[in-house]
Amino acid sequence: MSQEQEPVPASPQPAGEQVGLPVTSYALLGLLTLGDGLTGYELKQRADRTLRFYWVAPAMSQVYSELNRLSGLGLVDAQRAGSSRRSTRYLLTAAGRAVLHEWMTSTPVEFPTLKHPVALRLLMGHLVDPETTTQLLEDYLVALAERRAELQAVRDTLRGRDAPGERYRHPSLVAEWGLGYFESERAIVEELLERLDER
Amino acid sequence: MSQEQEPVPASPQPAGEQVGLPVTSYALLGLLTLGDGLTGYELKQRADRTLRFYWVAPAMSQVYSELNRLSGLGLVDAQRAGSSRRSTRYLLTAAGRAVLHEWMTSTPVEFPTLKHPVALRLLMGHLVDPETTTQLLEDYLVALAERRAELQAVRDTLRGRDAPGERYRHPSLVAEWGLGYFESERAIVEELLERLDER
DNA sequence: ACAGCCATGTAACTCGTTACATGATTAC
DNA sequence: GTAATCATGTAACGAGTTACATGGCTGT
Repeated sequence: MSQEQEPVPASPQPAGEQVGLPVTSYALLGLLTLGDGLTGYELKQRADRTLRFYWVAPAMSQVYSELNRLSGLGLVDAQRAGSSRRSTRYLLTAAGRAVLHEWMTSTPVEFPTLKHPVALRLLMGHLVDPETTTQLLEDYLVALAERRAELQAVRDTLRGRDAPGERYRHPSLVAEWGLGYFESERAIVEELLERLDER
Repeated sequence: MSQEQEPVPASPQPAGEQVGLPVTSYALLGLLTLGDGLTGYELKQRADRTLRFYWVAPAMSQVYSELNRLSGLGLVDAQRAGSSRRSTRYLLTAAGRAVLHEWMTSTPVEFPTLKHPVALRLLMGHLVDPETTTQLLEDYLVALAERRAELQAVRDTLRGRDAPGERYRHPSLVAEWGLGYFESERAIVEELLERLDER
């Protein structure tokens, strides 16, 4: 694997800074700081459990190609166990830690991006009958409750390890942020349903 | 322009249904139902004003290529004014309206996707000092207030044309959804800031 | 022995972006 | 006349997806 045939337009990466990775790369590096020595497969599972609620759930194939890139840049260390191809564990290197810290402290933060198909369809509510729109929002409430339960389960597994200073403090705060968001969506949609009724 | 060299793997599009366009195409079609006969340029402006808050702000080049595709599919009609290349106005065709209606009523709705760089960074709060995290959230509050003001301005221009049954009823409801979302974010982040303080 | 999960990857493709190029019209 | 805005596109690329291929390990 790892065909390093990339042209590499210049810059022999003097100190491993100022690269400008896609944010998902930093997200994976971040997951490694919370549980180092994971396989690509495990990393994907963690991403599915937590990252997906406020970032993305990358495809397996993307996790692996991302890890290859990070490994090529020396930001993670691929520990290949045994002789066969089986089970590669990835460890954050000092350089990886430095790049992540640099990113956290010195790069501007983007504003969140929302892709909200439900809101998009509500926008075009004039094209369909009121029942369709009502159904749309009610279905959304159901999906919302499901997601909320999933996130609540994640949050619950963090209990006891989320006091200030403990390992899962921040993940726990983020999970609560997510729960607050779901709750807010529920409230807003219910109010919208009421307002669509009064006519 | 319009090099129709696409292989078209089969299916001579018997009745113009079951195509499966990217959602952004439907979003543009939807904008055309709210203001027909717009140019690509104007469409982009409308998208920047409204769509960006809960979907995307497509690049100009994407608007044009999307319009070319829709035009090729017969879903919009390109009315080229004058002789020169100047000013092409796009009108929704009956087929376009049908496809949009079909999409609204018969395709499953995706769950919203959030890309939240602020939450992502908070997740890794253990890597930086508390002041950095606090600053992160305070900067976010500022950005949030700006966006909120922008959306409020949009919502205000809809006043008087947003009663039940009127043209901008649904856009107005969506704008209020967005305002509610911003308000919820503000409240959650302020609470997070308090909790980060108590230590 | 077989199913199901663990584990890793390649190939092809699509959406969407940035950078670039061009020119017409309007306002000062 | 010249700057800003209106208007339309092309080219190159990058992130991320789906489909596909492969094989080892574990439990029954």
